[in-house]
Amino acid sequence: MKIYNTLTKKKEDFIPLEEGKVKMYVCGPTVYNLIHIGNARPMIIFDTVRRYFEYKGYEVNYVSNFTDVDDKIIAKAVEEGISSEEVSRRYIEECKKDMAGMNVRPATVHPQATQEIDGMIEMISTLIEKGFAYPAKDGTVYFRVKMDPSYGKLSHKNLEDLQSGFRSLKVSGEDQKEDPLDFVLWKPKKEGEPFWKSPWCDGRPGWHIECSVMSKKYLGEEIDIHAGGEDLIFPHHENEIAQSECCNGKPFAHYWMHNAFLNIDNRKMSKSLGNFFTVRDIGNLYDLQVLRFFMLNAHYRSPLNFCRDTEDASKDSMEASKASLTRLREAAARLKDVLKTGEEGTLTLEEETLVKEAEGFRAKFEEAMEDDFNTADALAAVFELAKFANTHVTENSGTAFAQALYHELEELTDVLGLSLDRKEEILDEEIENLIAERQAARKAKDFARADEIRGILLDKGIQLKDTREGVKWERV
RNA sequence: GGCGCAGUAGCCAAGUGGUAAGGCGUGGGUCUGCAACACCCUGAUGCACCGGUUCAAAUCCGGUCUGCGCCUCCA
Repeated sequence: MKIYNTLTKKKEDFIPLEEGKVKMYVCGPTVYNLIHIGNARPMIIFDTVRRYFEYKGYEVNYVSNFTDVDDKIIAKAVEEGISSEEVSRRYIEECKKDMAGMNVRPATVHPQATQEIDGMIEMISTLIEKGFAYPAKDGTVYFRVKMDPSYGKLSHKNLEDLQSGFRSLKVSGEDQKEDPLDFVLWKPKKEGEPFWKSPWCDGRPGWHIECSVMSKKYLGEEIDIHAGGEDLIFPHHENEIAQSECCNGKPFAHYWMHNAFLNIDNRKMSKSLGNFFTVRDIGNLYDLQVLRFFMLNAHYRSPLNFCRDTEDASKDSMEASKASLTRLREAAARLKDVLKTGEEGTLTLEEETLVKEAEGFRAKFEEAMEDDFNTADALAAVFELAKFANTHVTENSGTAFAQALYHELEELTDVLGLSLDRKEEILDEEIENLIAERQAARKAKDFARADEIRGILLDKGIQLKDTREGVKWERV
């Protein structure tokens, strides 16, 4: 299995620290509002990475945090006149709902920064002892960047580049820093803010230290994969490496994975451009599985363009993705129908040959996933399988054949976290009667009445399909 | 200003030296009372533009244009 490693800028073979196990950490959202569809990309991508590892038989310890202490949370709390805790608790709950809708499985552990303050104080103390950090007069603790000779190795920046970058920017009055590159590990409280006691001052942790500490606590000092959005490479992940490696004296994460950004109509998503979508916005209009499909239809390291066009549905990402996902679901539904109605028995000789051929799609799927999780190529293989099933499985097929193909399709889509099942629903008696009445009308060639009934049912959200095997329906 | 990424059909999007996956949409056909589903056929002589290297370039090199990211705790 090959993974593109931001650290080396190369695709590398994945070699786990411990045979058969994967330890991975994914930076989670700051919970000050409903998550937006940009947040959803890493959630879906790395959930899929996890699922593929598990499919390959690995035991995955997947840790993803919620950052629940932050300026934005505090601002939101002030705005609403409630506590920071109430804000973060609310949005963690909402985030979990969105994740469930997108079929993103809960992490093995979802640590929260505010629950891990002791560990942070401990790590900061160690860094001070080792000379990698220093407290300033007001109690702020800074990391001494120049003490870390490998600083910049992830973002591939050298200190001079950073310095010159700073030179053209305002150097805000941070004269208590030894060096402008030094970053905050602990900062003093301001009036009305949540705070914790520490040896340096009453205050709260800097952002970067949280992840170093939570990763260490739940996964150990050395882990396999650390992941997040590409904007986190610098400074967040660079700083995590500095903190963890200087504290622990060993390599932090072996593989660093970063997803590219999601753009909206080729522009970046921002509130000021008016192209900002929360997952909830989308979820109110579509099954969130459709959003998941959309994300997986592109490679995670490529920028992805989300198009919204309410005038022209053919240019709308959600409409296109919905139609695509429906195609896979139709294929699955067709197979399930044969499972119910087909002849039982073993595979015919011809069917055996076809099943062998169908296994080629799984091979193609795996090949794509092995190559740095190319979900777009993997999906192409799934579509080829669906077409294959649509072509070869007929009402005359046996259940063994349908079962074999259904199994293939279900297993591959499950790795991608795409659910093919429609909810089995019981129809009202009234609707059943209408369907029966329409069948009678059709038999009597009273097509006007038949079409009228079809219209009535469609208004109730029931779409009928007359197939060779009888009348089928689905909720639309 | 410094560092980096991207530009492939109407739309989304794989593909990094060997002759352009897949999906949506469009048009035609088969099936069907009609519709829906499905299946078959349909699409870029060309991969932003200009030049170069090579037997061979979407893929490598140089330049131009456009979009995006990082350089101030934003996935």
